Amino acid sequence: MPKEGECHKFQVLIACEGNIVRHSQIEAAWKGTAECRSCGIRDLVLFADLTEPDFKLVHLPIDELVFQSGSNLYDAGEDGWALFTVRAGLIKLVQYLPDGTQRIVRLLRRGAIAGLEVLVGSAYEHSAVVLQEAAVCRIPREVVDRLNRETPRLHRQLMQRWHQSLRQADEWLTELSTGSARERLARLFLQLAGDAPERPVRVFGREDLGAMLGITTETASRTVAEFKRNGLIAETMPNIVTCNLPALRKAAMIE
Amino acid sequence: MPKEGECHKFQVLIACEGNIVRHSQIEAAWKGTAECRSCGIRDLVLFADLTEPDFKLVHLPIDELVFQSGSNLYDAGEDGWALFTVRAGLIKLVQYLPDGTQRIVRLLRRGAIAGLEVLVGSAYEHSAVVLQEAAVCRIPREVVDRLNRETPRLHRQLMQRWHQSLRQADEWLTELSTGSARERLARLFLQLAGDAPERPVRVFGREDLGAMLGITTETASRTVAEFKRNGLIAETMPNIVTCNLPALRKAAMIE
DNA sequence: CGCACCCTTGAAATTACTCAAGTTCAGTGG
DNA sequence: CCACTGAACTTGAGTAATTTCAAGGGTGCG
Repeated sequence: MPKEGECHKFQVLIACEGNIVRHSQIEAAWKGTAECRSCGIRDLVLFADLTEPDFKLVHLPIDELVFQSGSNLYDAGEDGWALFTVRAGLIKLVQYLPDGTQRIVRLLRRGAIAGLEVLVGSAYEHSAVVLQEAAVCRIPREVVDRLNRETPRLHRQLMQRWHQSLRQADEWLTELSTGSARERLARLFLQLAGDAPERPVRVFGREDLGAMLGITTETASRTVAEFKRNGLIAETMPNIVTCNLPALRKAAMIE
Repeated sequence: MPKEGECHKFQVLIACEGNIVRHSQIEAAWKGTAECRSCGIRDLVLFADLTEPDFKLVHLPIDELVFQSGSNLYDAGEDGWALFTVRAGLIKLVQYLPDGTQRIVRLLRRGAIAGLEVLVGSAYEHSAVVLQEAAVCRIPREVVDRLNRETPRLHRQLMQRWHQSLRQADEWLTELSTGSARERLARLFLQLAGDAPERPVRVFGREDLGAMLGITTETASRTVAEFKRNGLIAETMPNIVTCNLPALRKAAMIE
């Protein structure tokens, strides 16, 4: 039995264009076996609607893990035996083109699920990379399969997760991959700010911005700089900004 | 009881930027009430795994309809009480930005489902427009809900539909919205050609091409013309082409 | 201190967009 | 039968946006 805080280290090789291009050491700290019944964010997660007897069907341990920023939960193509509920932090789902260019197809926050596709196929379809230190629960595929077979109370939640993912995918296509770089970036900030103008927003690395918006790192950098100059965003701390929603809406060509 | 071939006509108003911008007459020909048990493409559709007793739970009629090219199955924002299985033809799912620009987010072919989102929310999230005359089965939401509640044999198929949609969405983001117009168009042709180099491919209208690839009509036109000139595609009949897969792969930056 | 990494900026080259004609073609009506 | 029309497609030329390539900061860390 692993002890609290123990580190699982393993190596990952990412092949690209036939060569090994990255070589990273990944660390996930084990935080214990999750007690889903008493989960602090129970109402947000996949198991929200389960009842006491349903939990008896969970016959494999659900581990709670903490992944540090920069590490991967899994890589595209890897055989998937588990899915992950995000409890805290921020995770990007990355897809690679054969020529090595990468595109970020989704962002996962608290309550979202990474690796849903293992319920249908066997391999992960993206690489899940941690942007901000993330706490996750690792749920073996077998557990979800069994619950799904034996209780109807998981269906609704599962469908909602699929739906949320699909909605975000469509939204990214129409809002973050259409129009000029300026419009796209403005729309991204509006998404990040939500409807709270005061809430500070963390700006991603320029390379990640580019991979989300389908533009180059340089264009991302230039456009962010222009936004600061013209007051569409105000940098309070390094890479922490507050959004000027009306100005951003104008730049996004909304209204 | 409606008669075979009867037309249901109704008007649709699409509001955009506060004004009515389109005004279309939609026609759907009724082809009868579907007999799912003996469906010709049973193995492809949502009900593939249902057993004889399961069908007893279908208490509302499932109508088979034919929509002609250019008509809509439904519009974004409309209240959705049914989803549609595509039996034949081709349908595009379109999403509009507030400024009126449109983006095609998905293509639906035989076996795919339009309007899955009504199982989770109440409104359609896209407009479903027919590109090539389409035969569809209209399944009331209530039927799917009930089957989903009372038999486990629908779950797998439903999950697969969600998964397929999500896969296509991600694929479009990485392949059709990344890189130059030339690369995007080449990748689209490769998708359309599948692995059959000989199969003739119908080229969409230039405006639709633009809306799929996130480029303008003119750029789409120019790039198609260039592909013809340089032999990446060969036009056998108007807007019917055969693909030169190796050349396209080179243009797509694959290999 | 110096290296690594990321971000920024500049200038030239490329790509795509815009605006403005033409073209083709099918459908319509004289 | 043949102009006429509208819609979709094509093409050109100028302009704007983005990429590319290259170099120059800044910061943290060994």
